[in-house]
Amino acid sequence: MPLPFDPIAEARRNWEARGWDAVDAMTAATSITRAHQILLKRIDTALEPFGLVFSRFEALALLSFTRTGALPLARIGERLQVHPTSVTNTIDRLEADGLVARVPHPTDRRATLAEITPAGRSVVTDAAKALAAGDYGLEGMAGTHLSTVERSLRSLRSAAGDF
Amino acid sequence: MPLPFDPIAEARRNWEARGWDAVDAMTAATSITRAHQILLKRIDTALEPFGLVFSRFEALALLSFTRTGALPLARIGERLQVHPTSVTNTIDRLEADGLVARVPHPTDRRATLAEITPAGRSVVTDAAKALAAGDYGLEGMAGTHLSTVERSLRSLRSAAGDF
DNA sequence: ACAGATTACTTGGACTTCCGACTATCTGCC
DNA sequence: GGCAGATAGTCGGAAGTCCAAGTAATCTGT
Repeated sequence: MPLPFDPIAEARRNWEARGWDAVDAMTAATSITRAHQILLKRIDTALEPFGLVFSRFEALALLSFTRTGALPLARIGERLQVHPTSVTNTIDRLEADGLVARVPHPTDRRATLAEITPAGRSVVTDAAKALAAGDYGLEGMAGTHLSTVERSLRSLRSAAGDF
Repeated sequence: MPLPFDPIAEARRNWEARGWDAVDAMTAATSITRAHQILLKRIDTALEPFGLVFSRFEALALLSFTRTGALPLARIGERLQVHPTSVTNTIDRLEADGLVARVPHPTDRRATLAEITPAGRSVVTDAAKALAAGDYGLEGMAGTHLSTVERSLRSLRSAAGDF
């Protein structure tokens, strides 16, 4: 099943042989893409017993951290960096499973709050334990590399205007 | 538009305050997820004038590197680490645009080769230049960080059985 | 006070990816 | 030979993400 060589290192050799530019960036971009793919599959597998996927878990965790357990959908989108449509979809699924409830905003009639339910709090706690047990999909990565990756990617996120 | 704080650093604080485990892994996993999202959007934007997305560009580039310009679909899936169904879809689109052609395998009647056309070679060369001009979506990331990220993620890919 | 711009959310459609299932073909072993 | 099991590719379906557009409500400037 595993290849007898690193496909990204092989791609790099081909890129260099062709004289294409930005080889370091290509290699890094491809690595991030593949790492994300590995991560997402592992995380979703770990969350599957809870009927969650990563995006739904993130939303649930975010709500569990708030003082009141509720947040306008737009605020959720900002914090999780996803499109408003995706928030609607995410909350739809969580609501159907009884993990959050839609509540009208007390003062702004345009807005809708998503409020975590007791069942939601219970599930998110258990799911967080399951994820931690598998190191959030990063099993097999040396501990020192974790903070290195985070630090290196922070400049990218900052430059992209995240914060 | 940008948040007044780093949402991932904020998530880390919340995680720690709750006493949840594997905070470093959570932070790294979230960073990789977000970095991938930024990257993919930038790359697809750069490729849009060519009618490509990243997965189709990767397939085209891979074919352009081979001796004969052709490869069985299964081989493409292995190298690009994607599901056979995705390869079918990718090649469908490239074929519809005249950038590759499906050719029967000379000795194995089960297999189909995807062969890059002259138009495909022309497009992939121009597209590679466009991607390089934007550092493959990694503009804004310090140069020294590129190789650091690649190195750190290699252990993850290796442990995941990629090679 | 009120028209125009902005913001919040939802709906419908396009796209990509994966999984399961299916057909066709090849390979290994008795 | 010939049959069991592996391999190659495709199809249908489910899921997720985004964009464009639409409705409703709020904010802003004169």
